[in-house]
Amino acid sequence: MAQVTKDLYQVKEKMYVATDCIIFGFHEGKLKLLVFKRRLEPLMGEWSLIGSFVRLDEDLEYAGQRVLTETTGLKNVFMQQLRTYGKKDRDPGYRCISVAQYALIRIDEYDEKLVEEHGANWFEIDNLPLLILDHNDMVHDALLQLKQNARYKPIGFELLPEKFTIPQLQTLYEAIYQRELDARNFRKKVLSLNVLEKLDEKDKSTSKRGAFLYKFDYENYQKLLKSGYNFEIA
Amino acid sequence: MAQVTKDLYQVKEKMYVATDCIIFGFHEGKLKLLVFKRRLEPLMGEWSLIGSFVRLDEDLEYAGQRVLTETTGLKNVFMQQLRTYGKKDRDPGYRCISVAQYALIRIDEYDEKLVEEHGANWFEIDNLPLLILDHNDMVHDALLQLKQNARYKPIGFELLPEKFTIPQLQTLYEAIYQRELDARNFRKKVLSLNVLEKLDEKDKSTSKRGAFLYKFDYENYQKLLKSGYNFEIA
DNA sequence: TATAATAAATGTATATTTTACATTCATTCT
DNA sequence: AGAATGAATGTAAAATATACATTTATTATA
Repeated sequence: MAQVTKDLYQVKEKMYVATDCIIFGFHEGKLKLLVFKRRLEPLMGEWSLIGSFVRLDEDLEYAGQRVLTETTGLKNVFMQQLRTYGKKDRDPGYRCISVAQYALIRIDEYDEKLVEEHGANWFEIDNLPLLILDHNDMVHDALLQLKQNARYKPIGFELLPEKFTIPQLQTLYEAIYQRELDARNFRKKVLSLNVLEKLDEKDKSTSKRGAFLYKFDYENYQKLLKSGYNFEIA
Repeated sequence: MAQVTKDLYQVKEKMYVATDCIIFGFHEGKLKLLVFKRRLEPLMGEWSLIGSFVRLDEDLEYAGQRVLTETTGLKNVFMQQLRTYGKKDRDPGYRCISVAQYALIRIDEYDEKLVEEHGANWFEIDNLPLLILDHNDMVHDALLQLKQNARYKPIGFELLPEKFTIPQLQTLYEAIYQRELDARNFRKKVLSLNVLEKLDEKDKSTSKRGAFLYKFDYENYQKLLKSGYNFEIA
């Protein structure tokens, strides 16, 4: 007991800085989150976001990318800072603030073995387990921000394979907004932005007729932005 | 020289956590920023945002409020986290991350003497001096976020006195968006939201006829949110 | 080889929202 | 009494968003 008190006293002498990653993926029409089973004490065995202390010799952003590469094998992943969580009692042992960053990954590209080794699991976004500390808050806030950002920035495409069909894109937006969209209006809108390049290929995995594949046209998107026009989907 | 090297080495052993405040005000039709002349080495005499290290025994949010109270005398100020700046070289002496928070204050309410004592000055937002470190970036990012947030949340009112006229509100939005708005359309839109309470008083400081004063109706705003309707100005 | 089955692709009319724009009003000052 | 000033107001046109049903390309199977 005296030991514990002393330890607590010691750690609260110092401010720790961590980063936690909210990793979103999209699979089979569902928005999913990559969650990890903790391998360390304290709270070993509990579900948690993946994170790390920020090292003295790395940028904050880099710390997020490092964590992501270590756990999924992916590099240069789309990642954006959410916000910093700094309640003084958010972590019972340490005085630790955490900079939450959310990542969007193409679920077909990650290294499955590596992820498995880290004791990770994909959960559907509306069926998450209880996570440690304030991690459920982080996910909640990240989802809110994803909804807001997806509307005005083409970040949805980060969750799809490079080539995708319009029905796929629609399903993704339906998953993000959590409401149904009209297929005709959606197609009209998204094509009117002129940022999709139609390919000469079809994806026949979901219908006999097959659906044309498209890819996102970054150049046209830049032009769109420069022209002052605003990107807005659904 | 050896001394300096040793000091640097020492400080880079440790991660510091600071918070910096981007303090906006609105006066005479202009959006302004409160900027401070640094009283401490290093960089003494340079213009800077006001900030502080985050203490071990205070919430991050509290640190921002504390800084604000210390420098302006204001309590319970509207304040919102912007983001955390964490490049490893952002501060040449320390390894220090800074959580930027922006504040909106009613420029008629702050404690002028206290502000003066702190060597502070109001600058027009499009005529800022060079600030230390990455503080100009912070201001730039804060302004962008203010623009975005003002559109969908009634935060503009935090910059006005409790009672204000519609032309005043319009001028504020024009300052934030940095473009002119049509008086008739603006009035129509803002009144249609049903979140302004018209008072039986006029402000005659800017015209012979006088303009009716209004105040923001938080209750109706809450109702508006609950009804799923979305607040959007201009 | 004709037919059934399936999801993809498409157009139009209506409602809603946004925009552009000019005059009258209430009050004060001379 | 009249001039001056910013506040207050309405309407028509344009642009955007919404609601909604049929045809098409292809595969599987009868």
